[in-house]
Amino acid sequence: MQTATGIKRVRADGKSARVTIAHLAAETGLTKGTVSRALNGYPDIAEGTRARVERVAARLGYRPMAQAQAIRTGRAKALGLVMQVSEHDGHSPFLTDFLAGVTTAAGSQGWTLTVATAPTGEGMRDVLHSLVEDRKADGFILQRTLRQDPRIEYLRDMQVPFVLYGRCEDLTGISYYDIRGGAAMRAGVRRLIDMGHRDIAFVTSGCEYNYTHLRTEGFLAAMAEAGLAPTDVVWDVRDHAGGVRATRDLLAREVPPTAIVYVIDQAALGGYRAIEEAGLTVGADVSVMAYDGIPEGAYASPPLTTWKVDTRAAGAALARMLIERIKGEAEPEALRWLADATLHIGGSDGPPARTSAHLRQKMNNQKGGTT
Amino acid sequence: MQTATGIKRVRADGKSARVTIAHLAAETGLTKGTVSRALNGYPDIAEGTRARVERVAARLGYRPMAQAQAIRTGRAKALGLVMQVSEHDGHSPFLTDFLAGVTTAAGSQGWTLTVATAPTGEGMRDVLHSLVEDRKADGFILQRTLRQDPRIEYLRDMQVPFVLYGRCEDLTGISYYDIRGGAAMRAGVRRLIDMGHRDIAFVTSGCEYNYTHLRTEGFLAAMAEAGLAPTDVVWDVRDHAGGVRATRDLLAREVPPTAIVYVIDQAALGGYRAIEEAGLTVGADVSVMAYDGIPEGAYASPPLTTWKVDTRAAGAALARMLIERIKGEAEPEALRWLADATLHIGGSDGPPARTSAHLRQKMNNQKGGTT
DNA sequence: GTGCTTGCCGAAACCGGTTTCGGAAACAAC
DNA sequence: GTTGTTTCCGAAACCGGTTTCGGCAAGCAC
Repeated sequence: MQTATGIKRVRADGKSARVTIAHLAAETGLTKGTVSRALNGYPDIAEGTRARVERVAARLGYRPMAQAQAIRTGRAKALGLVMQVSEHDGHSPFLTDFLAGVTTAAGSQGWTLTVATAPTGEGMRDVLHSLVEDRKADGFILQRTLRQDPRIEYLRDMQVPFVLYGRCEDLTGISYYDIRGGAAMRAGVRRLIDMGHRDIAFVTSGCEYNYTHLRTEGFLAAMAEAGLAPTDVVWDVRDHAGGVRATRDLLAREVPPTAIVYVIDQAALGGYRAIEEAGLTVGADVSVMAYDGIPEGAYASPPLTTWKVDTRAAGAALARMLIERIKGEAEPEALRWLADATLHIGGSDGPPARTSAHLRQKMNNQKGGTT
Repeated sequence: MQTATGIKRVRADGKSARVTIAHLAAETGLTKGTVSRALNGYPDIAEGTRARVERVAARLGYRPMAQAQAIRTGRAKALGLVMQVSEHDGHSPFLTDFLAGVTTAAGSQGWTLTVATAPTGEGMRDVLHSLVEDRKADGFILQRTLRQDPRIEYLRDMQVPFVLYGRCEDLTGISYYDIRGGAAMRAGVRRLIDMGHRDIAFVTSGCEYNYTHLRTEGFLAAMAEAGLAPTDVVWDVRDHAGGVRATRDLLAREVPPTAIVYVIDQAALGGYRAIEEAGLTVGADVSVMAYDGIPEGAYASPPLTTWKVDTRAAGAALARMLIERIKGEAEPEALRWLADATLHIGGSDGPPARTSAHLRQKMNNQKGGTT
């Protein structure tokens, strides 16, 4: 094995063999065990020896084979991401960013990401279970968390570490990273009120998602602070088409809103359509504000005023948090992080051009005119 | 170890221990080695013995630990997916579907998916390299392939198995799954010609992507077959904003097109805007057809006529192909597959309401009218 | 000088599998 | 009955690491 020029790096079959811990042992004159302990920071290794081992390891380009470590330590150095595939969820415009954040943060510490998809319900248990059983993942990142999420219950039972992108109802023993969606909505509504709006409607998303409730609370808080009665909350608007319908309904009311805040951008863009259909102008007659920061929003006319989230940073933070949790270095409650969304001002909101009553009148006139 | 009720499954610390091959050996009265060979189909195991081992394995719920297998076999039973993260690529609406296809197909054979992201250029080499070195992936799926893709060169050099979603210029020794985008465009243009269109423009996407060229060839073929001169091909339109600009330019020409075919949906939706700005009606004055099938297209008004791709099926097929390649069961050239896109007819195309000349006239009149 | 720690490392077992090798038993051929 | 062949399985090495255990030598107190 040992040659004059050092360690053999190329096998007889021509394939380049990896540098193993045995090579390091031969090169340093120590045993495998000692090298291993030196690299893993055991206290019973002399400081000089450790330094020497590390130098040699660096020179030879040694990289421990994660699989081999796993069979003894039980840790695969892999994070798991299990995505729910439900029917009404064709849009995950940020998945790429999110994955980029997770994988680069994990990769910089030598960890990788294992992705799986699971149907809702029983199938999901199986997927999580087999990933844990096969040690393909040491812990999980859960995104798009529900208020009561079956994944959470299951992982809790199995005592498998996990972190949440978003929050859920019962937060005991849970680590999470989330965006202050409630604060964003509150500040946004406040902004509209300061502009002069009084009749502000709110259009939510799926009730099963936790973020829906947080953002709604933010809206209600801002209205309450201003002493306004939040009359119009439309629930469960999940997509573009839903946004069209909800907005049509709102505009058909006796007292139409002069501003509409949407929990998701898609719904807001649907709102554009309904507003234009009614012969009104987005941003002047009816102000629109939303949340997410999808690219389509910037292309819309007028560009959508919306709260943007740094999805990539979220992914990176979650990866780091999960690794900490897996290592057991921190209590779950110590690993919680809240970040702020940032408002990107387009042209879709502004001071109301006319009062709600005048809006009603304008729509009635137009209806008469075109008929 | 052996108890009256069978094998101990729970360790003293309360953690449920996995069933190892040693358990199987004890239960069957054979040795570890024999059990291993029985499960892996070695020819020197009696048929009866193999059947018995398999029954016991099934009863005990034995699942070999992939990591342990990997250190001897050198195979981690993991597929790799390395995504390029470039700046101008915020849209991967199908990533979820694609991942769902890959992971479910891989999972059904006991394989998992390791995802990594890499910047373009040198960083990508490093990511691929370390994934291979660390045996975190036995092979790779490359999506969004370029005509000349550095990833391909590198993996070829490293002799690492890989499959392509899409094709590239030099196909020797390459396995791929692709959609017949050229055929789709050709049939689509043919449809427009049959409807009566003669002035048809074509708006492409990024030149570095191979699909751009294939679809353009389809367009040119259809035009040539009909004996029409394809005057208007606009290159390198990558997104919504680009679609707006390109379409404005096309409509400003002396002989404006009565139909525009876009290589990607996003650009087509940008085209909607430009067409409406010009005072024209999508589907009547100017027909629009595109390719991808993004959800926003169905919500547009009129709904976009576009070629839809079954991304999930593509992912599943690629996973199966890659596993075959890794196992070395088939020659690369034998693993190639082409699927068809399906046309989803919205209301954005139809017989031309007026000729190109009349279109010009109408636009000129309107410009005069509003000025 | 003796006895007791302490620091540091080697030896060897171990993790959960795979693979090679050799040999016993069964079978066939002569 | 002896001599090959097969058939089928046990024994043990092996993969690349980690972890336990024990012991040697130096350092310290007495």
